[in-house]
Amino acid sequence: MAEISAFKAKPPVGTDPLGASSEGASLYELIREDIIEGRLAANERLVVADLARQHGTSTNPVREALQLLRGEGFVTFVPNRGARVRPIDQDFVRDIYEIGVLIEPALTRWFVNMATAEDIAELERIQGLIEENNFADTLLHSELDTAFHTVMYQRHYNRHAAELWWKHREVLRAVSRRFNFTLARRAAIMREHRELIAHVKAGKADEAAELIARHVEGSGRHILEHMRARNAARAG
Amino acid sequence: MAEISAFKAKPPVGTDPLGASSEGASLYELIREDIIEGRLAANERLVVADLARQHGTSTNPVREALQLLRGEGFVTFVPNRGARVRPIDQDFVRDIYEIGVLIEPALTRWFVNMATAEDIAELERIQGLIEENNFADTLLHSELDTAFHTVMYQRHYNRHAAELWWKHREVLRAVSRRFNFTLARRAAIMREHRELIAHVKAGKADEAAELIARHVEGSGRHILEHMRARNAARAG
DNA sequence: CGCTGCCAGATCGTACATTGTTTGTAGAAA
DNA sequence: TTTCTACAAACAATGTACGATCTGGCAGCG
Repeated sequence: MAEISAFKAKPPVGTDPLGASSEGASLYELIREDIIEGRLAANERLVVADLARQHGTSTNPVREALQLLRGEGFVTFVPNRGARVRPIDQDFVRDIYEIGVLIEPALTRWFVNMATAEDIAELERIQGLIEENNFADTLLHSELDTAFHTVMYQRHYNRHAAELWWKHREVLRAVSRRFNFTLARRAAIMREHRELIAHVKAGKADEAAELIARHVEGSGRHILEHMRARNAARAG
Repeated sequence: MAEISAFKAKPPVGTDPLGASSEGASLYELIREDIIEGRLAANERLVVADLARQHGTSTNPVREALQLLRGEGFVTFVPNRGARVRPIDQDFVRDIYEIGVLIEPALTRWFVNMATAEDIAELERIQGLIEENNFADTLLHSELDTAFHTVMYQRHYNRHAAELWWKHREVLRAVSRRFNFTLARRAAIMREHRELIAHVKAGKADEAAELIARHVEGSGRHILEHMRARNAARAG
């Protein structure tokens, strides 16, 4: 298990720590988690004084954290009327997974051409753990799956693209945390991962890129379907 | 000339005004311009007290503006040591134009399938102004060129992608403001714009997308070459 | 020559004043 | 009685001021 905890999802190296304000979990991170995890509802007002009291600080750190989150697109501001949680709705999810479909194939193509034996071994090791877990622990699967893709993207020269991928990934991961994988999706994930490794081994960059495009597309559609189902259930 | 001023480059509709803090030009915008335009050098320290005095406010608004810029990636932070200007170097430019090469074709493909007669007329009108200007006023060309592409992207359903394009565009525009277009590049721009309009008229989405990929690639390379030349001149 | 402690400068956090918005209420008109 | 308006009071965002804490450099000392 100590083995597995090594896969606690973490950003690719070089992605800015962004400089936490003070101690371990910065105010920024706490609020951000609350938004992504859904503990703060969509469009909910973010009252500075309340957040300050809640986190045991004064207002200034909260204000700065909110501005930071605004810059990253997680909250919206209206002058003199404060901040609100940006809704992470179906449109939002569709937007970012579509961008993933465009970007990830390029990252993958580069990886295939640069992959070392160690990289491939690492991919196979993670894939082994994924198959061992076999979706029993969905949270663990999410971490492992993220790790799998991180191996491919973490050394890409385009840090901007890698960061973009990571930010989008975090959102999608949080949204899908509460969903279960359908059987069809489970099968597709396993098949595509194995096929991807084969392509990497064979140095087939174009095939791998094309596969990743389908992989991301499938993942995005899967999440959207779950969101639609949930919303329908709520409305019903 | 009043005609032309209508092309003052502005973001696609729906792109967040982000909520200015108070009056016309917010502190955020001012500092941001200073960074993009190069008036603040790469890696330069951004001392809160200095900026506050400089802009005639107190420190708090400056701190918030800097956090916002941090979120957008224009400044970097180190805890207890303040903010610095993120260098807009060759790597940075390469990163964002490469992302453009991946994203813009998709936006273009959608546009071709959705373009109305008015859209095409607007494209031709702008292209007419571009040819009329014929790079005499490079700043005007930049505005017109941006307007040309904005017509295509402004109504795309993927607001996230459109915003991303716009942010990148602003950076590239600022970087290239001081450069002159080579003759080869001028010819390519004219040719590609005309060809693009033809594709749009003919409804050839794939051809248009492929063309835009080349167009963005060419633009990026052109800017990079200028940056290299400038840096070489400096070093020499 | 290197180490230690002090000091200047800047960041970070707290408290408070100001300004703008929202809400609730009282009164007048329908 | 109901509804619309005017006004006031609560509320919250924005701006100012200041003290606490951290960093880095420099002088003095070993």
